[in-house]
Amino acid sequence: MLPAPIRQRHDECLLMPELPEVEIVRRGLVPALEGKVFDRVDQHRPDLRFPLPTRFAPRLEGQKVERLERRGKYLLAHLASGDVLLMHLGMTGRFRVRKRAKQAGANAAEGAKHDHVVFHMQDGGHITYNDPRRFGFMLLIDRSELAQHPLLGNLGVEPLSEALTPEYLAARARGKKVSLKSFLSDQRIIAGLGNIYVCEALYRAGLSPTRAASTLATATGEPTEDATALVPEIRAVLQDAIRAKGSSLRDYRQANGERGGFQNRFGVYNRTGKRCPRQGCGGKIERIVQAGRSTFYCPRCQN
DNA sequence: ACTGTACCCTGTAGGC
DNA sequence: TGCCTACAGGGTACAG
Repeated sequence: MLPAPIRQRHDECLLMPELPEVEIVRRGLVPALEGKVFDRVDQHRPDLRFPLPTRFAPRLEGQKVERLERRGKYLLAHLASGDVLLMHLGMTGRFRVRKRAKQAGANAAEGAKHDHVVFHMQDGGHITYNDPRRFGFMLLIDRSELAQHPLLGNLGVEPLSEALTPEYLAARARGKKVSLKSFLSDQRIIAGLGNIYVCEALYRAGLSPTRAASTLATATGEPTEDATALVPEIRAVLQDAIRAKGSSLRDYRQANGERGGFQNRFGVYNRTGKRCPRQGCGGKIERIVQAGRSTFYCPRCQN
């Protein structure tokens, strides 16, 4: 393996899955993809979570990427052909960007385990998709079918857009007995929130993850004070995380400026047994399981 | 319509 | 050192 400083000069390591992380990945990929043309696409296995599309490489090669956008936790590369390359990182999907070709064998990362797809661009840039658990996937969809596609058609509002309002939340939550945690994690309601940011938004808003979603609405479907308080906290936690370049829970790489920093600012996530950071609260963070996933919260100040 | 559970797959951390 | 279990940011398919 080459010394880290040499490797880092040509490598950018970009991480992972909820909305802020996907947005950071998108921003990192834009310079390497937008306006660039696929030269060669290497596919190292037939499937990720789903089978890769038939004629995957041929449908990409020679095509220009007009635009790379994000919708919820999805990345969408719009190609000149009218195809859209839809990508999801699952739990462990990562992209590595290299600005120019390197000599064969010159880098220990070459042919690294779980490198499943490599995009070679005509300008010499390389983008490698690595995903140990293979919960991520890539699909090719015709632009005209995007809106009706089952993976995209049912997605809820973008939380950073004006579509997320207390009124919207109340309307969707009215009469629902599901826990507030499960409700906010549902991609059909809000697109892009995951386990970390749901926990953190509820903590900031002082709302218990175990209460019913219906408590966001009055009997007539108007937003309650809680719904009104929750919306800006959802936005704030996502924006704070994006500013911090996302959350990295593991040290896959050396610190090189591309690792997220928001994990250092969690109020509750992964902090079981620790003190609630809220001034004057004095509670202890607890971990419970909801819908098969960990929820972290402060039972003292989240009601 | 709503739960809750199992499952997809690999890696890691911690107990013994 | 190893072996075992629990757990991990995602989503879906069931059964009840």
